[in-house]
Amino acid sequence: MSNGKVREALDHESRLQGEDHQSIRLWLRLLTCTNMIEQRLRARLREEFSITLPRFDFMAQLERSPKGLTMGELSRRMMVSGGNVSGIANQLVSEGLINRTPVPDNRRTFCVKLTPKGRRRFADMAIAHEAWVVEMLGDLSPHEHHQIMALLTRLKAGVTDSES
Amino acid sequence: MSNGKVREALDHESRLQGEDHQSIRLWLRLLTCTNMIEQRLRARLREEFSITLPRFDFMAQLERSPKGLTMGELSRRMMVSGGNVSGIANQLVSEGLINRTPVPDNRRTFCVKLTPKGRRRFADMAIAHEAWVVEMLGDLSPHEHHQIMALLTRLKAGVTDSES
DNA sequence: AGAAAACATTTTATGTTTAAAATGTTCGCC
DNA sequence: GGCGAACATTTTAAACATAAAATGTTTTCT
Repeated sequence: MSNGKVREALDHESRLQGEDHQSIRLWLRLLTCTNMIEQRLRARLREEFSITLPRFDFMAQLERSPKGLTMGELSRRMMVSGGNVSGIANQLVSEGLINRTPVPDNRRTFCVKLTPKGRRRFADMAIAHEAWVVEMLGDLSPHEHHQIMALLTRLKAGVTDSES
Repeated sequence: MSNGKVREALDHESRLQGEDHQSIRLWLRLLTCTNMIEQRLRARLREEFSITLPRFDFMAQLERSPKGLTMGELSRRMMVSGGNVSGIANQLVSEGLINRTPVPDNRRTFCVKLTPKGRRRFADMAIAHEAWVVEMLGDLSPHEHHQIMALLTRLKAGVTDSES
């Protein structure tokens, strides 16, 4: 191997450590934080309520929109594929936690809502869920909360813009 | 329903909006940002290199540890289950990108390494991957990068501490 | 009105991920 | 030396996720 080759390798390294590598590091840190929280929430939901995180998220979306949502809207908000929400919805219907009612003036879509039973069930879980999140994130001061939210807003905007 | 009950509900609401709800909002924002980036990377890796994100991550871990890693260590670093790395490893072995060599003094473990072919393949992908991440996160100034890294470090520490 | 495009959802096939059980290995302790 | 706990990995079964095709509905254009 020539010295030229070695030099090239070193330059590559230093460029990485300079500026670009920062982005990778930030991305990996973001991923680690999210995974840590997600896995802990997943485990607790399973232990305490025998429910999976996707099902909980599905119900949470409905709780936030008491008028109901269409399958497509749920797919967009949960950022998963349409086939996926379809399967999760089937399970929640069979458990009696949600219902699908036809929309009068558009027979392509369904309006999905929590049943009273689903609302009660979700209320219990939401309290515990919120406590877990607060426990994990509560170390940060209100100021830090505000700061990181603002930065994540910037980050999100940048990612959205980079869409070709 | 009594007025007491209504008051209770309202107090619950206002408490939520005060302090605790901030944590939920932060968590959801974190999740959204991570999902956006993750899905875009996943799609691009599939389009350009016909590889899945988990397989890429697996190879990235090995690239960073040229001496090789055990399955358990990979599982911990990737924050996925043991059965998962087992399946991914099988696929990468069958493609000739990694190899599993027995460790002389501990027959329970394997030492997993990239093959020369795997190293070459990964090098190509890593360059593109890094460019995509820089493209998505490059909007943030170096100062913002530094700030958000510091805050995520704090956040991560808080999550780790909240472990009972 | 009728054909074609766009839409909303479900179905299908394939692959990923997890938790838990099963298998085989090492270590500590008597 | 041998028994049992702890360990590292693989296997298994169920849930989750995606892309692509299929189904049925609405809109648009002529």
